[in-house]
Amino acid sequence: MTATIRDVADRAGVSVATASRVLTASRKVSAELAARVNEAARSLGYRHNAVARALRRGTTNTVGMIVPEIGNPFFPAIVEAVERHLQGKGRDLFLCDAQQDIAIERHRVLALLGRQVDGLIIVPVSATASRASLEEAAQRTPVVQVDRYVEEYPADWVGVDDDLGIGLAVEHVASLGATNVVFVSALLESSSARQRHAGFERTMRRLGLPIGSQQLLGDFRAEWGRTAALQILARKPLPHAVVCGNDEIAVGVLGEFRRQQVRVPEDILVTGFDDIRFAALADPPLTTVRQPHEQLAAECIRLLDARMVDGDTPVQRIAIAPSLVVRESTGGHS
Amino acid sequence: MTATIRDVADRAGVSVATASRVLTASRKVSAELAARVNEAARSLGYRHNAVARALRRGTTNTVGMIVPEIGNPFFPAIVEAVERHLQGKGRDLFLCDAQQDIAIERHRVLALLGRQVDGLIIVPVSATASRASLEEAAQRTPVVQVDRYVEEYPADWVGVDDDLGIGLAVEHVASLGATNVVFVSALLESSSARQRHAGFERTMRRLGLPIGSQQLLGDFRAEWGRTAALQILARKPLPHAVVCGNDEIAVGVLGEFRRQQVRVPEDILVTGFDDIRFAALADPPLTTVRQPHEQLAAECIRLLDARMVDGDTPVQRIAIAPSLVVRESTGGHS
DNA sequence: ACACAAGGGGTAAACGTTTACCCAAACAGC
DNA sequence: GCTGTTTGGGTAAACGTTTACCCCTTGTGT
Repeated sequence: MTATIRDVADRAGVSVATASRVLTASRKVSAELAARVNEAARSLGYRHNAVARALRRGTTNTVGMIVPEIGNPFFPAIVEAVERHLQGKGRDLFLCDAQQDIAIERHRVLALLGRQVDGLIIVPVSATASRASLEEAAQRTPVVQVDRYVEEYPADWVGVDDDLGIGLAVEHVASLGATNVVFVSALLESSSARQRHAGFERTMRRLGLPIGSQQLLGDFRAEWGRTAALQILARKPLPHAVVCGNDEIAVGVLGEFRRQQVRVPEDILVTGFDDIRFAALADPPLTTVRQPHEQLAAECIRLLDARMVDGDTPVQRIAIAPSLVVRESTGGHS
Repeated sequence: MTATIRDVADRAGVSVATASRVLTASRKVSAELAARVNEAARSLGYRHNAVARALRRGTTNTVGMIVPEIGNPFFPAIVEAVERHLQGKGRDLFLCDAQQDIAIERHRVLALLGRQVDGLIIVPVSATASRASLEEAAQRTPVVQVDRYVEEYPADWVGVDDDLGIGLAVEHVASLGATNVVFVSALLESSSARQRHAGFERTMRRLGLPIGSQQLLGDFRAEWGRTAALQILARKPLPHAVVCGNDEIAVGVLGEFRRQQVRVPEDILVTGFDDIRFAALADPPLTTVRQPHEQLAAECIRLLDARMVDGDTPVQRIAIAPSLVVRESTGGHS
């Protein structure tokens, strides 16, 4: 089929060693031979076989990344930032989607590991059930977790301080006079869900606000936001504010409120989390907690590089403080 | 580091051939030996090296996919559908982002080809400039294009009939009385942009409507929608309708109109294209042209499989007719 | 003239699998 | 008891690279 290095060597009338040396510039070769080899390679349309190279070298100049669900717009944003940071070093990124399923996640981990990626960036599906996959990955290649992490297993992580972030949102609505606040988020499966939930309770308690049965937990999707909004409307009185676990949920909540003629922010305040591209374009524009993609990606690559250089470097968990972006959904002006 | 099949064979006291046969179930092996081998593999934590296997077998059970920009929510939706359709056959999908850059796209193509993917699904960045990459890919592995295609190069494609789709949108607003219609879309780089643009002009002409300088072309992002909206407002009179090249643009247009106190649909009609998740949640909910993800993905995999079975099967271009989803941005009720 | 280093070429072994080929034993049919 | 087939094992070659090692030539300093 496609030409091998042996074909190139034959046509150039040199040994495969020389051909290889020319093509990878791994050693000095006389100008004349180099020209012959390059010409041969060009005329044959030679492309090196990365598989063979990987087998021999044991390294691939590729990093793998696994996200829980590519359809959640927060993840593509992170992926783009990571890509940009990988760009400089000429490394490739192979991305996989775990479809929110730990069995698929495991499959993807094994697929990437088997393909000898030089490192793995993972946003684990579950704070507990993803442990086996993570553990296996970590003992075979450098791994760093982003955004979400696996509990009780020491592996590098970089993310935003979810607890603090939700705190900012709660404090914000409280400062606007809200005392009856409901929290709409996802079931406590992922670390993000857990941390944000914990942050909500802690802050409410700190501010002396009642918690009661004010928590609706489903998943991180807009559809759940709609459902939750209906549940909120079903039981009177209307709370003062809805703090959402992420922007998708918040957008769903806003959509349903609009449909039900509930005015935001006049009748009720709404906040999100992540600051996805769409948050600023929602109606009303969404007050949210911004995740600094670029910084996250930068730290992530830094950690990965550090661990690639020295696998025994101490485990780090880097929590970056997020910031609140006030928009009209809590009365801010845009 | 990690155990090889030789380690397993040694520990089980068999030859590597037998070990391989047990582990891949490629030939009958006595129950007793099989048990010994499996136990050895288990206790050593053996994982087959996919790189070595790929080199030997020349096949990887993996398909690669390249999208122009993972941040555009239409692509993740397609990716998810493709994943679902790949699921059954246990094949892995490695996804790459071309960052709207044909140089990066080329790099990704080569990376995937070099890794011996069994097939490639690509949404080419450019209708013309992606040709070299596509051509190279096509002569090395089965390739199918989705959504966008490269012009003047025969390769399988499956997508929606963009031309027809825009026609539906234009006819719809025309049926509501619009005669002054402006088209906001992307520069004519990708086939989608070209087809949709052509569809707009053709339909306008067919309906006897004036085209004039009613076309604003930028890129497929919301930010451009905002800018375009401002340009539209700058020159009076306000047109009757804005037909957008995709939903992201439309959402940007809606956002800016809202900010500028222009009422949709009362003052002006707006339509999008794609029916991304967010379209139904925009304010007002967006009338748009729906792309049938599942069908696209199903056809895509079907084409890929066909070509994997027989590389000489005739090239097919499958255009699926999209449908119009009427929502409030053109006065529909939700 | 001689020792010695440097430059530039080739040979062949590795990387970890899978599999074509070979062979011994067991077994069936007569 | 003999032949032919099936079953289940091993040996070693391949997949396409890279690179350790070796060797010959040439240049250089004395």
